Amino acid sequence: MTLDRSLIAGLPAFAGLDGPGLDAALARARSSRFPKDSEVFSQGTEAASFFLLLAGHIRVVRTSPEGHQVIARYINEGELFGIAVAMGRNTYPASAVAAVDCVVLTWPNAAWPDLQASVPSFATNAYQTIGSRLQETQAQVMEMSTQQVEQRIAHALLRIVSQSGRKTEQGIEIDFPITRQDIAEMTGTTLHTVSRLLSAWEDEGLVKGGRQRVVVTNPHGLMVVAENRRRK
Amino acid sequence: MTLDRSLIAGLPAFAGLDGPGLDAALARARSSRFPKDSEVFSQGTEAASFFLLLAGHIRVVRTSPEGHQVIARYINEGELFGIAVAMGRNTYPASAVAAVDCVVLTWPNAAWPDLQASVPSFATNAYQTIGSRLQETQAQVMEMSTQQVEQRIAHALLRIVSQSGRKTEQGIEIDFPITRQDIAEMTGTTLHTVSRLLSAWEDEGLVKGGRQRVVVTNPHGLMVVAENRRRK
DNA sequence: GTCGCAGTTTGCTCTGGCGCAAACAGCACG
DNA sequence: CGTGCTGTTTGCGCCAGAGCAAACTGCGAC
Repeated sequence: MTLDRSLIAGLPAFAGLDGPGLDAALARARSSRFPKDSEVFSQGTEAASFFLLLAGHIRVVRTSPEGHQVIARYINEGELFGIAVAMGRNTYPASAVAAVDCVVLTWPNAAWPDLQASVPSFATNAYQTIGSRLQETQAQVMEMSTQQVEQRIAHALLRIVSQSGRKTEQGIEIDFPITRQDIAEMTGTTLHTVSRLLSAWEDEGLVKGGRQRVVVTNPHGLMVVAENRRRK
Repeated sequence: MTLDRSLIAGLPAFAGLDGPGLDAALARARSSRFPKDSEVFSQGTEAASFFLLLAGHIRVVRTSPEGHQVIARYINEGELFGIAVAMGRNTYPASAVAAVDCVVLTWPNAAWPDLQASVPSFATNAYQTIGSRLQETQAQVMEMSTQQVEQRIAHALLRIVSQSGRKTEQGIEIDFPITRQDIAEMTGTTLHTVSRLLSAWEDEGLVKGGRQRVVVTNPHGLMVVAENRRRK
């Protein structure tokens, strides 16, 4: 199956590439569909490919030996993921699960050196991606060390909404299904605490909840909550 | 001042490089000494250089807008650090402080592309370094989400000791000065809690404390503590 | 030597948020 | 159109660990 160059034109990873260049990059890629809740790759398995998300949302999950799950991040459309090869790793450090039906481009690792050599923006984008994820993860450690659960959850919601928000007449809605449990696993808390806080915020008119749905109705108000720290 | 190639021969970053190659890599580097507690670079400032630690130990610290400090990691001899350039960043996301008197090689960022091109192992090593730091940081997030303070501190001590331990007749000693406060800032707790736990462990014969000193006298026993989780 | 400081220890109190439990409510399925 | 499942809400009790306070101690400076 031949992929159309328009799929990846305009993505930062392929910035500055002309038509033939795009085709060359796509030549070794394979496009596939992942239904909701299916795994794109699994933690600990051998990393044979790297990926780019064309459509949908993907949840990156780490599971501890004891079975605890932590959501490391959500991948948005246009982002590279599973790029273990760029970090010199040969297994995936986490699992990737489709949060909704997804369309994914897959390259074999063998294509990495060629792409890196022939598409300068590609390698740059990949290393920037890794760099900003390191950055974000370290910021998360700081949050967890210094902030109350309330602030952390507010920050997490604002982050998701800013990356994957969809405007509605009610406010900005997270445009993929997300459970209270998911939010708990992103912030290192429990679904009980998340539920309680969302309920309280709903009473205050900051957010509106639903089954696997969160709408931020008052982003500014939520930011106030996020910044209003108690500890000195 | 001309640097001797023996300084960097044998480091993973320069693996497989011959004599003249080593000299070329060193040509653009500058060696300097940083006294204990001096800053090699400062969070938020423009990243103009990258570094390699030749001797000593360096503490990488992030400070939040509210003044909270978190120790992201310690750099050991032979490691690259401050490689913002490799991540496409133009400011340093953290500060680097000499934990003891240090000797550091400094390259201007401009040397990065050349080194990357001429020393294949160098770029590989750098990206692997970043990859494993991302990995470690994510592991830290997991720890903070799922483990008790006791386990986290035990893990942190074991990690430091395995990376920067020095064998003594008493056990394995952390070979740079580290305060209870430092340990607290690595694990997201308070110096009070760290002090209490270390005292308890000292009574059990697992560790031996001192002013800015920690000796692990029974690593295996400490590992048992580290693994012995309470939460399910 | 002794003075002062930075680092450490320890006691006490208080509370955020976790664990447990139970009831409830959408949604998919037959 | 029930029936079951999965996700959500809420109440209650408890405790790990933070905050506060005060005393202690090794070490370096003078």
